Amino acid sequence: MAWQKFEEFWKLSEESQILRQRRQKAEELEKLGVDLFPNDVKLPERAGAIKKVYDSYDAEALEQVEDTFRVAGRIMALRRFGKAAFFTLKDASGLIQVHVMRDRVGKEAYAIFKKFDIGDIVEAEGRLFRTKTNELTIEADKIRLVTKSFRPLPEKYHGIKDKELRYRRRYEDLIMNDEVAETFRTRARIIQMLRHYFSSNGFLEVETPMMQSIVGGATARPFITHHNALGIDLYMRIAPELYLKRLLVGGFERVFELNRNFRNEGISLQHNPEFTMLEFYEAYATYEDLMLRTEELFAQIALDIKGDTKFEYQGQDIDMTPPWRRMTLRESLVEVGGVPEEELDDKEALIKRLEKLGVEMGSDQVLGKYLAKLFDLLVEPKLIQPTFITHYPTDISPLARRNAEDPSVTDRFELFISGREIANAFSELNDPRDQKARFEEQVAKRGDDEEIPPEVDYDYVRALEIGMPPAAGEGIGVDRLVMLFTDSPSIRDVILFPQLRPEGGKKAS
RNA sequence: GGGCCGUUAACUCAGUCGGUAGAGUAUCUGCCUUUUAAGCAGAGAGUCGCUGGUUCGAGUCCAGCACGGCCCA
Repeated sequence: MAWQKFEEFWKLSEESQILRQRRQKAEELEKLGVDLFPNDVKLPERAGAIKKVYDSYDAEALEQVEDTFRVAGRIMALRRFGKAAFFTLKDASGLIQVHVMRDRVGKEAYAIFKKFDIGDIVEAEGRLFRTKTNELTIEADKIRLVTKSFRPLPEKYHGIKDKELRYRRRYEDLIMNDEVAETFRTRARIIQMLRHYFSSNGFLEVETPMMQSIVGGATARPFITHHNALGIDLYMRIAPELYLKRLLVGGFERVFELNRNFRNEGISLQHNPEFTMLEFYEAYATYEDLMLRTEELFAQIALDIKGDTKFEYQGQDIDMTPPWRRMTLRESLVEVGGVPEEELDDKEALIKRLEKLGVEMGSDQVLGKYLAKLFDLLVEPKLIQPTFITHYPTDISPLARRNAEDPSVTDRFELFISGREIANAFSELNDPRDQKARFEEQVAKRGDDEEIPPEVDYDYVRALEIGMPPAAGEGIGVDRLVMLFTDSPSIRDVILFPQLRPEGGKKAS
């Protein structure tokens, strides 16, 4: 007896009451002969399209419209009276209200409708009318279930707010928060524009390996994976650069790739382990040509998305009207960072300055590393308006062409907006002798720095020996670009499924 | 890696001095044929993130851990 009671209790507490009730309702509907997941739904009208046409019709004008409209979508809100009900239906185009009356749809259909829940996907068909409060509404002649929902939606007024839940259950976030769906539509538009810009300017879109046996093209720790049949470890690419330049050797003079890179580093407001990068390479162009291209491209996107080259990002006014400010790395350190010019070649002084800022880097790094670190700390956060920083030291730019007048720096720029690096570009090094020497020196000095490739890519050197035309190339961080144009504070807001720790604790080691 | 904050019903959140858990939404029952955060009356719903400790007694205090957020490096 007591045992039976216990078992009953246990069964009941297996899942929450609310889920049990939904399942029971679904079973009741099935007993009434209702298909919970029919597959014969013809393409419906879109709520937005209906509204677009009939929003301007008043009640009398609508009475003259004899057409019926069939819509399908999710019930977002439901207001029942005894023998009638209003519900708000949501499809990909927007919302439309539906009125269901027992006397119109029939007793049987209404009894079934009474078991529908918020969250169910339904199909309704009928004429249009305006309610007392003047809302355009479908008076349903027919109503049926399209997909039964077994779980309640989040609260209708506050929605889903908890950021963790929103990232983990993006599907609910997209249903409940329209501005999230809008952000990802904008993202798609930006990506489309990037494709269109490069394709229509004679760039060939290509796909190069994401799994590489030799890692290269950037300074970053890679992810390692394993190929069973070949019995070898492979790296997830940190950049497509070396493959794209092989294609320049191959005779494609303009190429681009828009796809994912993977970097095994920390997660922050600006970093996700996998992120989208656009890289393009252009023969017979220099990094200066790319500055013009970048200005043109970004201004076009701004005009399309924002309607203006001036707009606000997180409360800051951003002005993308070309031309943008340009300064060399050294100039920026002096003028923006406040570093005395005579210190710039004095390693000891730079180390001391960094120590004062709380950064210990040791004394065995190349000079450029200290300059770059100081730049990160003192200059980068202050570059709010679009700014090209040029002439990066050669010792931290292993793939870039040396400047003709000063071989200690390269023909390179990075673009900063709102205190963040958005793009990195340079005239490409195509002298195989210099490239080979720089690779070998890098590997020799690597030590246990996992951000430096452990192996020289001699096949890339070989390609340069065949001959790569003079060219310039650029990488644009697409996620950060989307953040700017969607006013998103975090990279997680522009990546549909950002990386999070697995729920319920991390697995192994 | 460090600091601070958070984790309570499906969702949004309260919870006082340590005394066995609360609201709104959602759900269920009843009434209701123009509502739109519908309304009225009633009901059910919880491993208070996890583990341990202190205590007669812990959502509350302490420690550790997990996950997340923000800031810093």
